[in-house]
Parts: sequence; structure tokens; C-alpha cells
Amino acid sequence: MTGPTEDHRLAIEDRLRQAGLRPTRQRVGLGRLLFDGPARHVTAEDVFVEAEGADVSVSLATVYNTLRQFVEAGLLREVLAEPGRAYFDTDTSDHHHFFLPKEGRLVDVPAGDVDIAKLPDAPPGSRIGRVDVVIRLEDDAS
Amino acid sequence: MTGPTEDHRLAIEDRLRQAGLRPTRQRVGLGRLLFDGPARHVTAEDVFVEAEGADVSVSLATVYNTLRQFVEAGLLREVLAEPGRAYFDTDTSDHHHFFLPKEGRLVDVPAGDVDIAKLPDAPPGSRIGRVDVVIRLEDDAS
DNA sequence: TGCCGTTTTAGAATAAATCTAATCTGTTGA
DNA sequence: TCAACAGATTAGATTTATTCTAAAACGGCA
Repeated sequence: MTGPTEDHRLAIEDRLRQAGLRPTRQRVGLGRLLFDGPARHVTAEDVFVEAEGADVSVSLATVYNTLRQFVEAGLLREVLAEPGRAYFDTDTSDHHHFFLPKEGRLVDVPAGDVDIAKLPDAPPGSRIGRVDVVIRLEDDAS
Repeated sequence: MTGPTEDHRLAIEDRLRQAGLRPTRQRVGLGRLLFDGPARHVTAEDVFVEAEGADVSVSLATVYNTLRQFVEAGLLREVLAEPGRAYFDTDTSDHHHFFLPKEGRLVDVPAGDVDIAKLPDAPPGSRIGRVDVVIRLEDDAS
């Protein structure tokens, strides 16, 4: 009765609990969608549509709430690349992004491929929370 | 009859013409608001409100159109720091930004204070258009 | 099991930005 | 100089992403 799917569900429940989030049906369902399989970049709308296709019944408001909570808890990373649209990256490790405006799509850039040799000091009373590097691509004119 | 104000207007008209934009009443008016005085970071709403306060009569739609045209022409730079709000930087030279989430405000970081020693190659068929570095600040916990 | 604070929900509300179709204006060239 | 036309501007409606609201449902503990 305890197959791999069930194990996975339990693993996600633990992750949520460790993040201080009660493992509700919806959060576990969205967690399984997001954290299963390879890392990717999704919008809230993507997640909502995907949930409908899976057996995860959840409202759009809850998708937004949950994504924000996951970001807050460090389970997801928000990436700003386009005005008026928020992307969420299921890979929270240190890395950067290409952005392809034509396709509205992000592509990962490994941390090792960008070398930031020098950063300014944070102004007094603050500290650096994160450094976002977005490399905007254009069609090659050559 | 040709005072410094008039000279300045002519300078902006030239800049617009060189950018391939007809120097209309509205574009010149907004250009004067934006390019006069020190560099700063503004939203479309900021510009609209400011125009109302000055002698520049312009609709909100035109503010949006004009800002986009100015970005396209390289007279302004768009900075993405917050989801759902676009900032425009009147300084188009090479530099980066601190972002203060609490205040919703950008602060310039001179190009010399960030050293990007290594960048990845652009994928085939594309080239790097711009590299945006946003340094997100948090309140100091110490 | 019953309770209580948390979570979810549908739908309304908001905010930023874009679209539309009608009017106006700059520029060109006769 | 001015008529004509492409380009620009406009008010207002519309779209899109997201947040809010208040009521119903749920999870976990005693």
C-alpha cells in the first residue's frame, strides 16, 4: 500500500512542514506538480492549467497564494523578465537566466557561466538579499 | 526671443529627430520633463502626474506610447524590479541597480562597482542584447 | 469528536498596460 | 502658402495579471 507515489507525497508533506506550511491537499498537489521532474520556469496560469489536467483541484486564487508562500519559504524563486508577468523557477539554487523576448521564455544559465567578480557594498542598514542577472537575447542580425 | 529654454527645446527636438521620432508637442514636452535635470527612475504614472503639473497636456495612452518609443529609440532604459510595474531610467549609460522592496525604489549602482568577469555565449541564432543586474536589498538583521 | 485558527474558494475588485476608432497635427510638395 | 495624407494623439473601453473579500471547508489538537 506504500508505493513510490505515496513515498513522494510524504516527502513533499515533510518539505512543507519544514517550511512552516501546513500540508493541505492543495499545497501537496501543487508541490507534486512543481517539484516532481526536471526544474522549469512556470507562470501562475501555467500551474493552474496543469493542475486542472492532473487530479489536483485548486482555485486560481490558491495557486497565486501558494506560489507566493513557496517563494517566501524558499521553495521557489521568482524571476522578473517581462513587465506584467511573473515567472517562477523551481530551481532555487544559485544560477542566472537568458530571456528570449520573442518566445517569452527563460533558459537557465549555470552559476559557473557568469562570474561576478565585484559587487558594491549594501547601503547602511541593509544587506544584499539576492543578485538577479537576466541576459536579454535578441535575434542574431549577422 | 531665443532664451535658454528655447535652446533646450530645440536640442530635444533634434534628439527626437535623430531617433526617427517626429518632434510633436507631446513628445517634446515629455522629453523636457524626462531629460532635464538629474537622471531618475520613473513609472508611467509618475510621468503622467508630473505632466499634468507642468504645462504639458498629454493623455495617459500617449505617455505609455511615448515611453515605449523612447525605450525603443535608446533614449530611456526599462528596468524590471517589481512584478506588475515598469520603471524607466533616464540614464541609459552602462550601470546597474539596487532595488529596495520596502520603498519600491531603485538606486543606481555605477558600472564600475559591479564587475562581470565572465558571461556565457548566446545560444546559436541569437546575441546578447543587454545584461540586467538587479541587486535586491533587505533590511539589515544584524 | 468538537473546536478554532488556518486555508480555500468563487467572484468581485484593482492596477497596469494596451487597444480602438475617431480626431488632430506635422510635414511634404505643388 | 496650403492641401493632403501619413503619423500621432485621444478618451474611453478592454485586456491581462493579480489581489481582495467574505463565506465555507478543512486540519490538527485536546
